[in-house]
Amino acid sequence: MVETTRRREIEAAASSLFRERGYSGTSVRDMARALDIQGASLYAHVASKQDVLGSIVDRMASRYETAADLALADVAAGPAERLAAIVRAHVAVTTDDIEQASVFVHEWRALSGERRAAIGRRRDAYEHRVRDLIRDGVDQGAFAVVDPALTAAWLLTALNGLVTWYRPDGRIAPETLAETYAELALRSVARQEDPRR
Amino acid sequence: MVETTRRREIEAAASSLFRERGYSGTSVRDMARALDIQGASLYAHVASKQDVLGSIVDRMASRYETAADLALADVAAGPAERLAAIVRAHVAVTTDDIEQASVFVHEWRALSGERRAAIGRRRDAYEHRVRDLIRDGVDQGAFAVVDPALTAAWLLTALNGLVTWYRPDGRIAPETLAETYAELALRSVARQEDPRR
DNA sequence: CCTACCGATCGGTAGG
DNA sequence: CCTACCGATCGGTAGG
Repeated sequence: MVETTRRREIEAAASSLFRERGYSGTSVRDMARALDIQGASLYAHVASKQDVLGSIVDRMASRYETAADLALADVAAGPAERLAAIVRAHVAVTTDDIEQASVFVHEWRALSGERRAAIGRRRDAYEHRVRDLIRDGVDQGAFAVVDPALTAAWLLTALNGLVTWYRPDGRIAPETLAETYAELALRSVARQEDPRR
Repeated sequence: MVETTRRREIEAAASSLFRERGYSGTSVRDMARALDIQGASLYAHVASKQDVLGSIVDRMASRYETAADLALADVAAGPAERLAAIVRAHVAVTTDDIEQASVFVHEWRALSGERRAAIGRRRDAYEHRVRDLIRDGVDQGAFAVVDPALTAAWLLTALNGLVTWYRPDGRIAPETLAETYAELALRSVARQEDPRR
């Protein structure tokens, strides 16, 4: 399937429905209705319902990966700056398209076979980058954490939790959110003020 | 519907399926098959598929609420102790039945009408308790946060993220997890080591 | 808890 | 992008 404007419109409409009702809870006819066409007409543009989900999830995975690449590209940056940068990047990708981000976070498991497995591996790799970054910070004495893997899980689930509550028309600007979340991430790895606390 | 042993078995089987495939992705016949009975036979025990989901979600909502009540019952405790207590309680409820906890977190939106609205209100109330606790801590000078509402959202989504990765047979004991998550929660509200950081 | 069955809807195809 | 249609499956009911 070639990438056309219409294809993008279909995926945008589908993302909105998948977010609201889930992939399984959305029928092909629901998707078509949102575009004012017949259910069968959708197949002039997409190979299958899975195909639509796969495109959305694949693209979002790439966006998160590319954003992380750019955030970590500054080799001179220290662990704290790097962690803050990847958090800001993650928040930016999420707020930039909250519906597709939501589908990526919640519906990737609805993919089947090799496609699902491949996304699972990419998600694991992303988590490992965060984990390794935390370990680096600990090794360099910049961070102090109880458990790098647990801290990474805490951090990434908090970040992905954005899709459950963020609204583009809400009171918080994306930039403010990115800064606050970067701050919260740094706190989770910070050396402690006072061991007596 | 009376609460019978069989009913609980049905809900346990359903929770496992709902977690794996989602509520919409699970058919009544899938549920029956897991119990080695016919699809239609399920209706001797439950009124509807929604009824099964509703029972699971309602019970888990009550468990989280009751656990929070107990955690916050000690009126002499300070903000930090209270926050740590509610986090430990939340982790304990989650790890105690990870499948039903997962259904509560991810599938409550599949409920319809008043039932969904009621759960939405209970979830909001729970989040408000955490938010108010953070505000209290700030007012008393025990905490320093950028934004209580954002910090509460960060914290609760990290807690609920447990259902996406926690495995009872994994390397982390529930008690260790509760302690580590309580520590991470405290870090998110802690006064900072050094403003120059 | 079973068999037999219901109308509705599902994802998808044929052929324009 | 349409009409017409496919077999399969959906949640649920009747009547034992």
